[in-house]
Amino acid sequence: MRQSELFTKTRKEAPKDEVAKNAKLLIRAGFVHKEMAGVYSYLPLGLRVLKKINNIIRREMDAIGGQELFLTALQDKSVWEKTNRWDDSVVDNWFKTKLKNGSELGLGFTHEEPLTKLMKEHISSFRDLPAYPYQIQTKFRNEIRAKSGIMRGREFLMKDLYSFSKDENEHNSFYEKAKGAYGKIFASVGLGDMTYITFASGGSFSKYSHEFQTICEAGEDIIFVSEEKKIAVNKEVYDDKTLEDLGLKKEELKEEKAIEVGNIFSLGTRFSEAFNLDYTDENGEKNPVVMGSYGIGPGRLMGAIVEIFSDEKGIVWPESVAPFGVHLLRLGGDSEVMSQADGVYADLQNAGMEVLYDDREGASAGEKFADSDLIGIPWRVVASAKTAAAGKLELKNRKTGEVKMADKKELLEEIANY
RNA sequence: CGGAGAGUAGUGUAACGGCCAACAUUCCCGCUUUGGGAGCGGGCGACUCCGGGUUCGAAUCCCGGCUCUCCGACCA
Repeated sequence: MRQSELFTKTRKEAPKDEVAKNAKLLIRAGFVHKEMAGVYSYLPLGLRVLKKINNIIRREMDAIGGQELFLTALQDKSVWEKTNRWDDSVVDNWFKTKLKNGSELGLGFTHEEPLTKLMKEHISSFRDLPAYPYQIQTKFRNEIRAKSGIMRGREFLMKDLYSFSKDENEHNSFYEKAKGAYGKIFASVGLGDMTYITFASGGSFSKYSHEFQTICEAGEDIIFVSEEKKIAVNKEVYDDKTLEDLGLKKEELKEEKAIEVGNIFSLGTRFSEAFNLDYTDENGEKNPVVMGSYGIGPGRLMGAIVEIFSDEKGIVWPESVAPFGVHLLRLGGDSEVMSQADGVYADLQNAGMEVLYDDREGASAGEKFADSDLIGIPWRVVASAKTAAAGKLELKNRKTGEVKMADKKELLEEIANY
């Protein structure tokens, strides 16, 4: 895409009411717009990143049998009354509204209830199980205090998968698969090295749930990490008994701040029993379906990536989620430079690469460099009088800072082989 | 929900209770310029968050509201 046609602009300064690094950089670079506290819109560059993250998540969910659907945000009060989760004294972060006729509605903060009810229409025999529906959808939570930029909103995107299994065994085996899939997702977006499976409180149906915690100073959680065993314990369950359960010793654990980028829960039969979601087994006996839920916040993940992969000049996107693969900068408008730049733009695109082409007439060289660093595309290619005369182009890696001159062929190889 | 702070052009800042609310940047026009946010000239843009009050006079002081941020509690 030609940058002269991109409607968003970069800014030198972030709004003063933003403190979180992720929001400052994403706003300055034109990825997001803050509508109000805890409510952010995604602009074209931001949406490109979000879509890449979502697609990585989809790939891994589909790989373990997930089937994508899309549930409603508007929620029927009566469904939530079945599990006693409608009342504000039980769930205090509901957004509620009313129909014209006065009926109360809620804006979904999660989807166990409506989905369990929906699945009653599709599950009646052991032959119908297991089932793994998931969605990537907006959730609404009336948080008392929004903070941490896009990492903690009142309206945010969430991938939520729910597992419906015949029994504990089947559930546990899927639960382990989901754990593996989550590991792949976080590795794919570049956070593998600093993300730990973390034991956290399990609610009423299992001793522990598992969170995926990414170590980061901007995190809101405190975890105790065993680097050797690649696991961690959330502070909320950190006590002698837990350590004994997990076979961990205090000495091997290190306290860290972390961002919860995902979590997986065993739900047991709490929801299936509330909705009478059961199936008939091979012997003609009825059994309640065993459930689990598995969440990831793509927006929060994007925020975490920015928190971790950035420097004083801007964002440094991992290639897998970068809005574009290559940022092509044209310095000056001589006909030689113009034809060199236009030529590489076409070549890169023909090679299947996503290219942001800074063809802006008015912007100075310095401005283009500064914008390029801020936006953080992994590869920067410069076409200028210098490169046109040399018959080569300059290639720079945003992460390593490494610069080299290369002709078109070498350029394509270098980028493809990285 | 407890505590603290802040609201002035799109953005970042300034202005003793007293001249036309200033500066930078963004934006527009012209010229010049193209390897690290370039230069010169001209121009647009603010009922100083809202509502009251004190005062000869309020961006400035007082009261109420709204919004934002930070710390804490809570949470994907």
